[in-house]
Amino acid sequence: MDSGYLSALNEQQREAVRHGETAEGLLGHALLIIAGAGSGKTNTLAYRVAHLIVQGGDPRRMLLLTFSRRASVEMTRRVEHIVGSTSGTEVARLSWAGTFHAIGARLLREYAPHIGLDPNFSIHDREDAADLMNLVRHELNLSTKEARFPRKETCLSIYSRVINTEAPLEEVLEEVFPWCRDWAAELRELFSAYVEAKQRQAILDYDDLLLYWARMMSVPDLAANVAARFDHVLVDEYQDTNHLQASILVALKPDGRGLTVVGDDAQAIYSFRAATIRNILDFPAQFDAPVKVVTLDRNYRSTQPILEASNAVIGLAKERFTKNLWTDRPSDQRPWLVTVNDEIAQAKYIATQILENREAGIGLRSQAVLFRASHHSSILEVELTRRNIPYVKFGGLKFLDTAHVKDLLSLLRWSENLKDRVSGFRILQLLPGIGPKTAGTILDRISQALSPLEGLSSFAPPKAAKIAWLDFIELMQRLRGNLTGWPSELDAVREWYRPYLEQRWEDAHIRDADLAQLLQIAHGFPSRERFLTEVTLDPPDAASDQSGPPFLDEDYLILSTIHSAKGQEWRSVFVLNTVDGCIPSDLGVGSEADIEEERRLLYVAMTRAKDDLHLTMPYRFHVHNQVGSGDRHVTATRTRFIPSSILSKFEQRVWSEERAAAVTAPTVAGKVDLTASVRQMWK
DNA sequence: CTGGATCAGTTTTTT
DNA sequence: ACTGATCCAG
Repeated sequence: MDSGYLSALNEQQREAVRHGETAEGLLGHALLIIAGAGSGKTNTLAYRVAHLIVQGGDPRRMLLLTFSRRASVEMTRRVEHIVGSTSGTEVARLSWAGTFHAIGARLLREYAPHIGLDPNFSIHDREDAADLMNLVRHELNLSTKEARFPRKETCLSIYSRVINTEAPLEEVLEEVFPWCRDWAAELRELFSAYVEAKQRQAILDYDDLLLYWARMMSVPDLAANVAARFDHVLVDEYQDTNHLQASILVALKPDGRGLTVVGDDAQAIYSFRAATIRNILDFPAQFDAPVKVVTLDRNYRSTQPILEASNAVIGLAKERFTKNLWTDRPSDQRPWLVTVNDEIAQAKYIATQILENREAGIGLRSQAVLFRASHHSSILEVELTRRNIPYVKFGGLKFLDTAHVKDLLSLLRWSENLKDRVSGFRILQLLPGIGPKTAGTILDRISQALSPLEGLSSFAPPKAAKIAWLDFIELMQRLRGNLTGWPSELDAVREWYRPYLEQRWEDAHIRDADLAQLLQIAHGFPSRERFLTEVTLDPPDAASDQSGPPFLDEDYLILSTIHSAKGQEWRSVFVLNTVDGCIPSDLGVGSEADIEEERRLLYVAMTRAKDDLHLTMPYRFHVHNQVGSGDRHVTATRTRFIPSSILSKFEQRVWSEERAAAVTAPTVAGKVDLTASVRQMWK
């Protein structure tokens, strides 16, 4: 057999790729790859999959679980490239690559008839789920208690954590939501009603996609059936999986044969989503047979000084697999640690540096600005706009969370599943003269009617709704009966919605452009159901995903939350607000574990940089929430994750605008915050 | 009952 | 500043 193409890999990578190839049928014992930042993890995993295929494995029988859709697309692309350039022969495609949630949705639709689910179930995103939680809460009269009951998002978070950690409610309350511990009994009642509501309405939320999958795997016949479909199961970003996901894996591969997991405990940053670092730390002890552990510690990404500083930061962590990343990329430039006066100066510093970099031949797309929380970039965004520096922002506010986009999706979803009360509730209340009460009455009729559509269309609307009602019913009949067909029906939907859009918002045309973009994305899917499923499980980032818009061909800077920057790299990286209160976030300093996670977050941010790294620290922060345009400030200090003991790893610098020449800043006594009003121009 | 208006409380990261 | 809850006039 020709394995010459593996010479592109280093020794450890090759060991990981070839693990098990001597065993019969290529199935080795469970494999754990501890892959440090920038150690060629994605490539190694892609090569492993490709190698399995080249050795005769069937790609249709390989399950590749990734953290995001973006990662799965990238992985699939690389595997096909490697296989194509190696074997030359035509090979079947990898058909089971995706996130845990997406794969779960697909399996559940397929097995629905065997497990008591409606195969046409709708999937609720976080916000829809919270809305349903709210409806149920009102029905139980939990909203009118004397003492304040937890808000709907909090209720959902608690519920979600119980599901994903597989821990008892009381324990979750005690450890994560101590201020809600007195509500245990009511919450239990609420969750019970929430589950029943979801089942009546044929709805699954994100957690259900994992929960029902896991439950299915605990029924021997079904488990055997599902497990027999996959020879190999490979999991990326294993440090960010939760307990429920781990139990699905064990059910798929009980003895570990054919199972590969890859991850880096130093980069675990999703514990708020119930991910647990214990999954990766305890993986070797999970199986009777010995688990093969391969460590990739050679970093191909960053220069030596960047790596040294990053190692110093993570070196202060309390617990981790010890590994020392090394590189042979020397440089005499240590990472910059820059003190600036305030956030405005920070924005100016970064914009200036970015333009200088561009002059020096580093394109905008090779540069990124990273931050802890989405809103940290707002002042910078104003400055970038002012200087005509194009950028694309990842993370934070989603396209799908805007009201008009949700309206349209709700309409499509409701026409797909009339039992879905959250969607119906939202749509019905758009009609003039129909408020919560009437909407509720209509939804009740629908759920009791023999034919749901008949129940809807035979309703006698209140006077004020009369004209709008006829149009609406006609549209619903068209959608339900597939009279127009996908995707042409989208035009009818958009036309129907336009008057509501124009009536409700001044900036209707801007929002209409959003809808046009949404519908363009929708056109790419084969059916309404597939579109709704995919868009819920993998929401498009602001304008990033679609290749359509021409401006994406141009050069643009990347702004991203640190979470969304996972797995990526840039030649030049700027990290905003490396001060206590931002990293660590002052909301995330509850427990020692929280602080450790914030430390890893800084580590992840720093290790994204290849050549050039700047950490900026504004000294003063403008205080928001003050009356008028006040001038109150708080002062901030360097993040606790860079104590003086490791300061020598950085190049310190104080930067001020005056030194940045050219600009002659006018001296005015007062101070006004114009950023909000500038932002408002584009809302 | 609806829909506008006023008031109070809250603010990370995401499949 | 933004959302959600509550109040009140038609």
